[in-house]
Amino acid sequence: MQSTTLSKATLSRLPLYLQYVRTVEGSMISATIIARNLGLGEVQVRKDLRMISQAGQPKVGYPVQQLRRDLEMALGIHQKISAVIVGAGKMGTALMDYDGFHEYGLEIAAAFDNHASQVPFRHGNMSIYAMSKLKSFCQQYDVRLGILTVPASAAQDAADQMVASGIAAILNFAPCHIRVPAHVIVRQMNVALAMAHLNLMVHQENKEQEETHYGKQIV
Amino acid sequence: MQSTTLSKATLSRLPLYLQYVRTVEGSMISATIIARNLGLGEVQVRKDLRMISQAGQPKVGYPVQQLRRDLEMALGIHQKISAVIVGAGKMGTALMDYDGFHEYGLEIAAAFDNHASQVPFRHGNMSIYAMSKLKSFCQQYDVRLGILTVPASAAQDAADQMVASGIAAILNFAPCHIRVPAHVIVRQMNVALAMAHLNLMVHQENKEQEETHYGKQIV
DNA sequence: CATGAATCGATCATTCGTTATCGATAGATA
DNA sequence: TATCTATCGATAACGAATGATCGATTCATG
Repeated sequence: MQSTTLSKATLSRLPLYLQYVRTVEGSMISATIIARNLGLGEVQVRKDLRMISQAGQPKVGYPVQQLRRDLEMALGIHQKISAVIVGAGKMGTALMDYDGFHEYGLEIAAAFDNHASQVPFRHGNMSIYAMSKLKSFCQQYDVRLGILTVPASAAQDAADQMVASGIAAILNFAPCHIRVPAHVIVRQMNVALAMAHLNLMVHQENKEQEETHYGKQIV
Repeated sequence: MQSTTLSKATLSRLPLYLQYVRTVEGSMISATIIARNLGLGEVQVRKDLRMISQAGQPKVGYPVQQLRRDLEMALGIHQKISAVIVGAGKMGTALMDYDGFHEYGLEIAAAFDNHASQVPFRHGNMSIYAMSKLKSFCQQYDVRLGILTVPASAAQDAADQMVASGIAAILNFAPCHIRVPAHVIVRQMNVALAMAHLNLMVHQENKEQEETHYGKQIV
């Protein structure tokens, strides 16, 4: 593992690389090809990859397997990461069945909901507990990550309970701002705003002229 | 509306501002307060807001209502935006019920699925059509935005059909890379990778020392 | 009315990120 | 073997984004 800290920009592109590299057939892959497929500059790709892998070779590129391992190592998904889901409504239960988690080393440890009875209920092979159990659960299993999928009206209250339970980072699907203390990170997953952003970009793209053959990917 | 193009960085923060401003009580709000609540620098906030609003006044700040209108105008959500959902599984149907869309001027025009029968089926007040109807629908109603919520194995095929239907931007929930032509924008919504990213940040944050009182928000 | 505090907005400096260029290397080919 | 090409990696130039500083403005207060 490399010791130099990765830049924020590089860090945000690593998931993109990993997601792409996992689809690559064959044993070798070059930065040129990756760049073309992701709509990035090839120098940038090379620089990013250089930060997390020493496996590049002139003329041949990177061994796919090794690059993939290096990316996973850099992203810290070589070991299981545990997270909880708070809010077992439509979105919450949909995420419980999301097929991407296990591929990326992520394990949803449990779900919590205000309307769960005190007795654990199950969804598939996942337990849904009452919110009152959140703190003891997170502390017992040392869970630091949470996905927030309650309605906007309940978001702040739920977030407060997550913070009190020791959650250090929240993926917020509720379409509203939540206030948290400085040591907690919130990543917004406001689908409506993401769409508004895309809509803007579509309008802006029309004024520009692109030369790459494949489409631009955004993290 | 301002004519100068907004920088990419500014653009990505506007949703955050709007989401926050909508929660503000009272008639005036200052950049200082906004910055503190979003974990950003106050100069940066002032600079961003300056780009989209001329309503700032020394000592008092911005009128909340006006700032909100300006943000909505800049984000282009003062008018209805239409989008389609492709994939009416758990995630797709959960998004149909997402409570954030109407607040942000977004209208889900219809949903499409491979397993829908030829006769339209309804979920709530939304129609679910067969994929074969996608192209004619998008062209008839001039829909340019799509949300992709099919399993990873079906993602590329579905994306191809969306592109062929005239979709210009895709919000991709499938945990995989999809290849699109250069004029199409893809925004990844890989929840697992977002969590991995958060996990990394939590580990990195521990090494730093933060001084702001409220937590850092990520778009 | 004079003073002070809070805020805006502009300029400048600095840091961060991207792009261009070039030499080095490994394989392919004549 | 000599040459050619694709690729890597490093350096340097460029551009974008952030942060610091300062004057200007407005309200509050004595």
